Amino acid sequence: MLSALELFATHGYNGVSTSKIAKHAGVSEGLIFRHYTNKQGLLTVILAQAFEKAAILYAPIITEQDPLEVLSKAIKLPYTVDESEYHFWKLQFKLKWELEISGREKMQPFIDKLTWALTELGFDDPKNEAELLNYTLEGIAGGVLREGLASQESLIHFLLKKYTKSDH
Amino acid sequence: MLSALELFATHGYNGVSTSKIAKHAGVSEGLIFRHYTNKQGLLTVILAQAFEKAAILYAPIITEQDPLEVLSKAIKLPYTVDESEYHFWKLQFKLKWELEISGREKMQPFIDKLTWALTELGFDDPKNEAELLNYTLEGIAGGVLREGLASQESLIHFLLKKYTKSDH
DNA sequence: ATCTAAAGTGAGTGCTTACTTATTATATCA
DNA sequence: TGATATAATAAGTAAGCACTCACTTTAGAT
Repeated sequence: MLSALELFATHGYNGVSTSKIAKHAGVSEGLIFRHYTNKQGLLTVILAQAFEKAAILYAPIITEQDPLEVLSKAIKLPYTVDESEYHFWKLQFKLKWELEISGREKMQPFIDKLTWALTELGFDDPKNEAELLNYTLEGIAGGVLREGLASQESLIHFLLKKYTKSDH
Repeated sequence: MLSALELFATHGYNGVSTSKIAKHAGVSEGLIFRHYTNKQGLLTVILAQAFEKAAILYAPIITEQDPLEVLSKAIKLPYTVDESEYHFWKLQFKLKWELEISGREKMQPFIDKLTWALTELGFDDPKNEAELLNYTLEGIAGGVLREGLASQESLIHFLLKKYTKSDH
């Protein structure tokens, strides 16, 4: 299953065959279908696990009561992701475009929390501001996945300063 | 070729077979290979055309001399894209993740122009600010492609106000 | 009218695809 | 130990894949 994740994350869903997954995992191809019914079923299980991991990652932000800390934690999120979990993240970015699976609903609580924090901090239009920040964070996350964390560090710190030291 | 573009943009490169492209275009499959050598060759030609269209779209921004107008035009970019060209844009977003074709170099003049405009306007850290704005604009563009222009209009106007009426 | 080059065809190539099925190995508990 | 259920496999299957090739049609110049 971790084998399948790795291959899906690297080559996309349509770019990987069940036979290659089986070979990479060192099992017979038939076993995949015994366990997951079909190729789509395998992806579904992987995605469920990915969403679970995402929920764990976002939890400290959702429960945070200090609005400034909410923003800070949200922006520093890339630092809290272990490199071993990059495959989960890459897969989600890939599927958003390859199969148009957005997972937007799963993100809603996070965006709502951002909106709350920005409201508390007296931003003019917290709803739009949160939506905007979320796009920016997605862009940075994508950059981290494609070019590594180091490539985005300057940007992360800049964004941090911008949102936690501002008088809007 | 417009047929192939449409199918690639909808289902991704690996999600479409040459036989399906041929059928959709109403020609024989052999003709594709006579014209474009192989499937990859077809994609290359489509991408070249997409980059050409992108260059035309960005030209008025690159040549603009008023920094405020540069930002304004950049943010309003989604309004200048005809809906008939959404396929070209969608394909680029798809390929960025499916085949890891970023097209970043093609964007560099645009980011440089943003940096220039933000410098002129006295922003503190124009380099990071431009990088950030670019991510945000990419996020909005993606939103437009997935959910339509209307879904992002509020955000576009908010961003416009933010960058063209600000005292940083 | 005829020659030529390009455009276009469609059946066929070997290989890969997602998925199935018959069979064997392994573990659990009486 | 032997019955039973489950895990795993190897060898299929038909359909689909990217691509080729021998051939026909079309268009333009002479």
